[in-house]
Amino acid sequence: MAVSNSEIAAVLDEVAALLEISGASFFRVRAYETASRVVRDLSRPVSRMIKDPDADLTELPGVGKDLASKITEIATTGDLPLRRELEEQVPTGLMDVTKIAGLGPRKAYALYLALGVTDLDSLLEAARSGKVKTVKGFGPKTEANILEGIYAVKGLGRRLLWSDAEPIAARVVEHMKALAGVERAVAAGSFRRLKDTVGDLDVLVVCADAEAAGEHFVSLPGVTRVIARGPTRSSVVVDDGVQVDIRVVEAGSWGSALQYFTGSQAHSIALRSMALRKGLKLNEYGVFREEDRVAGETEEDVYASLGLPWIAPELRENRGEISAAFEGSLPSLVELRDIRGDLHVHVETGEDGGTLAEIVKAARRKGYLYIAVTNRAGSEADGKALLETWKRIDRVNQTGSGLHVLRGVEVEILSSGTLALRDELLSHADIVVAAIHTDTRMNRPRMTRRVIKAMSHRHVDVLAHPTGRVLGETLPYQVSMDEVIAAAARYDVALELNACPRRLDIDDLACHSARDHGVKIVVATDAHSARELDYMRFGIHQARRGWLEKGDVLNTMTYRSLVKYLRHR
DNA sequence: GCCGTTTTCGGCCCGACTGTTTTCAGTCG
Repeated sequence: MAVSNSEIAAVLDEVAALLEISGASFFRVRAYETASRVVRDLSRPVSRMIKDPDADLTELPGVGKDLASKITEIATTGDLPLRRELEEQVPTGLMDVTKIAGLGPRKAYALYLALGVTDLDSLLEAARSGKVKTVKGFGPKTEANILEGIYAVKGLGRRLLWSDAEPIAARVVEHMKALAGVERAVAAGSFRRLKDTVGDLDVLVVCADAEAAGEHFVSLPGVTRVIARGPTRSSVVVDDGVQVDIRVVEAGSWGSALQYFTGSQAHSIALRSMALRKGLKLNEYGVFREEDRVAGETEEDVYASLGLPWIAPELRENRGEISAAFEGSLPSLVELRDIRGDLHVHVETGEDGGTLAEIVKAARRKGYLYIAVTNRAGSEADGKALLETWKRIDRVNQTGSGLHVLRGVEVEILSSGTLALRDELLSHADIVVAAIHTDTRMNRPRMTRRVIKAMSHRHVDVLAHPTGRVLGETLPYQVSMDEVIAAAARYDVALELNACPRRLDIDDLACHSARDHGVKIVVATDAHSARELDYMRFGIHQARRGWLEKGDVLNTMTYRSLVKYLRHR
């Protein structure tokens, strides 16, 4: 059986959580967490590495002899004896208990020992009956927080789409800037790193009067609960259940505070370790040699003091960006203005669907050189409508509007991996985008074979939304992206990065891996209306997180180059 | 549990806030 990297990482995470609850050394716990992250971020499957005599797991950062053998065991058997032992000692339901804000592993374990709390339900019972506040180290406030927080965990636990977080962030920033004395205000954290989903919002503010800024912050309209209110740091929950944290600093610490508050945590830890090795100390107030602050006013200063160029927030995940920065090999990331067209657009698809004329007008307004109209074809029966659409496209092109409309199709990949349209028809398309919308619950080997068979078809140019995920709704298909990327390189098929904010499919890691394999990416909106052409910027966010440069993205090409590429591939 | 142009042992990022404490552990980011 082939155990995927994310499955291995999940076992390591569970071991880390159970170890932490049982009181293991913080550093031992962190070793498991680090290993989990390293395995999850790996572009090669561990299950294949362990069969390769040239590959050595101990060469991975944070993986020593012991963890290498444990990872090998998980990759082989799917589980670990240590995890099973811990499961006997520690009720796994306590992992849910630690998700309650303010309840960590130590307190959860204390409640288990004192009251026999094993999960959220038994905790709720204990809190309701007033037993929690009788335990040493607990009081009435903690008990009240548990009663309040437990429903949040049961109902919530979900992350916001980046595109949904954006208006909330804008609201908070605007509110803070309205206060006299606030010099700067910006949303940092995973929002600034442009992650596809955002857990909570972190806002950094420069204000001489920190007290006034904190007071003003908790007066933000829509605040339903104040979690913490300190002189430099406060946290609230706003109407939609989103936690917003604010941190107030002085202007001289802006850069170091912005670095610290942007994260990621793994990136920050790596930077701080690096500082220590150079005899420096990095915290949110600056970079210090002994007592002297040697940097801190700007992020550029902070990185420069460590001998590094500034690193774009999108890259700050400790996935190799620090060594790339050190070597001067950071990617020159693709930008929205590099995009020359959209290669996945639908027209006249029901009541809300945009007309061809509307879409063309909107695309021209964006300054695009081309778009591809790729209406769906799920069976041979759709061939007739497709030909009609193509005829209308021909007429638009004859008007010579300056925008080239490509005659495309989004053709269904049937269960067997064959395409829903016959070759003769496909051969007349300017661009063929293949995708799966039906029979999505296959096992991994079958689904992978199905996709790769479709990619081997000589007319297929692009594989659209390759994993089918819809954030917060639909899990990705069981498909080996590693094999799909290898096939894309072999058959010279581009992979789509679907820019719809609910999809953003493929993800950042797959983008990075595709780039490493020389596979071209198409960033496309899958727009069904003129307005949805604006999704492009979300796709660019993800592309940047995936280290993509302009040259990695197919639709940065001029029209002439694109046509040449499509004809000769 | 990992790791080493000071180290194979003794470190491991660092500070703010809360609640429960009579001086600090636990939690969080």
